[in-house]
Amino acid sequence: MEKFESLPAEKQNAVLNGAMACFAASGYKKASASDIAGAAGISKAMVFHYFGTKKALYLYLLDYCCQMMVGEIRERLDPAVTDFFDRIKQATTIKLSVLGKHPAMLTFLEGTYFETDEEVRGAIQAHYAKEEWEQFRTRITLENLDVSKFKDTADPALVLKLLVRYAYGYLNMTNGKLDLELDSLLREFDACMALLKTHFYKPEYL
Amino acid sequence: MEKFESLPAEKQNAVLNGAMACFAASGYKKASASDIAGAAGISKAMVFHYFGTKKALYLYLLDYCCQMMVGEIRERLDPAVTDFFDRIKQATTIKLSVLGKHPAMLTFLEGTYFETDEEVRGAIQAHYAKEEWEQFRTRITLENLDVSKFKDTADPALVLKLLVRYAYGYLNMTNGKLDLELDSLLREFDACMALLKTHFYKPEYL
DNA sequence: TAGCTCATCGACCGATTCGGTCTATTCTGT
DNA sequence: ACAGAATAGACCGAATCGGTCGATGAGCTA
Repeated sequence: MEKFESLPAEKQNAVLNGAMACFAASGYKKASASDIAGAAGISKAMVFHYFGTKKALYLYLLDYCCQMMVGEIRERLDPAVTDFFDRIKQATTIKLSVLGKHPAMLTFLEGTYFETDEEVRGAIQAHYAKEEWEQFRTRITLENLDVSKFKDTADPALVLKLLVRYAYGYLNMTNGKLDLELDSLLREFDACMALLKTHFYKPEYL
Repeated sequence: MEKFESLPAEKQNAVLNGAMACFAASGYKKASASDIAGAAGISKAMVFHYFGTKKALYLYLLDYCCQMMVGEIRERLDPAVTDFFDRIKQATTIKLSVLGKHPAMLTFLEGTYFETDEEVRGAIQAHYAKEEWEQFRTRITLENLDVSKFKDTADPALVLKLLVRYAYGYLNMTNGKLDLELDSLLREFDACMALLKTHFYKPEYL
């Protein structure tokens, strides 16, 4: 892999993004080396020159994405924040900024969870078994949130469902066109959180 | 196609759903006849016995899905309903009930919009060019909604974005596991709409 | 300039899978 | 018992698969 990692960063990014997009769209087996090469803007031979095998590329991607996600969350998600909306906003901001550099990363990672091809399934499971991921999960988990600020008429559990699904739709509906609208998207999200806070929190907490 | 349509309804459904799932997951080119046969629980030869070619199957599916969606919307969506939440609720209820019979239909239809394979792209575009779809679009369009009931602090345009994205997440997060939870899902949606109405509408409209 | 290294790509390899066919067998109605 | 349809598995040539290799050429050292 040293071959690949000594490439200019820009080219590395193109390869990573192309490969992620292909694997995300088609899964491990159906994403062919030619597809990936085409999407990455290089020749098929280079794919194997850099990574040796398709499996090695896939697992390299998996590791890269996990490291990036864990790193971002570790340094940017503050577990001291117990406010409902601020927590969701933090998590979503992180994801969105990651998507800025790697538009297909979340889709790719989601795909690894459900990948069934036996050539990589074992390695994927082994990868996710690391204890690192336990920390990750508990960090981003939406438990122990401060629920006392809600009006009596607003069931926090229901609001949580609403928020989680809004965030999902927010991230996935815009997956293709987030190139330059990233700022306006973030502003929309902020406005939405503010709107909900205003109407769901007791007046004394505003 | 008479061969296929004279099958018992249950078997027809299995074939339709298997094929939709494959095309939705992999796109036209990468969804192979063997995949489809496997997902549908029949042999590959039967796929061609029923439909002749893969292209014919794809276009048959497209037509089937469009007809079903248009039919459902025509008979169940009431354009006289101008209330914001009721309108979204109607549209989502329809989609959800369709997903009950054909879990992959929405994903498949979404895929047809973005299909690029030249073997089917032309026929897809021709299909969507029918004027029928103009009616469809205007029916489900979220214009001319009654916006006067909102509190001054709740921007209807923003609430609309929130709702559309919640609905998207709601439909897509649950795509896999809607077998038996359909009722509880619908109840969650109702509760969510009620929650938003309660807090966003002026008191005199509750 | 000569010579060396190595990134890069188009052509190529055997193996697999493709869309689609054909044949042999089982079912069904009579 | 028999005709005709339903069905599956073997099969077809062609395409594509993951992966390799040889030729090319750009960049370096001397």
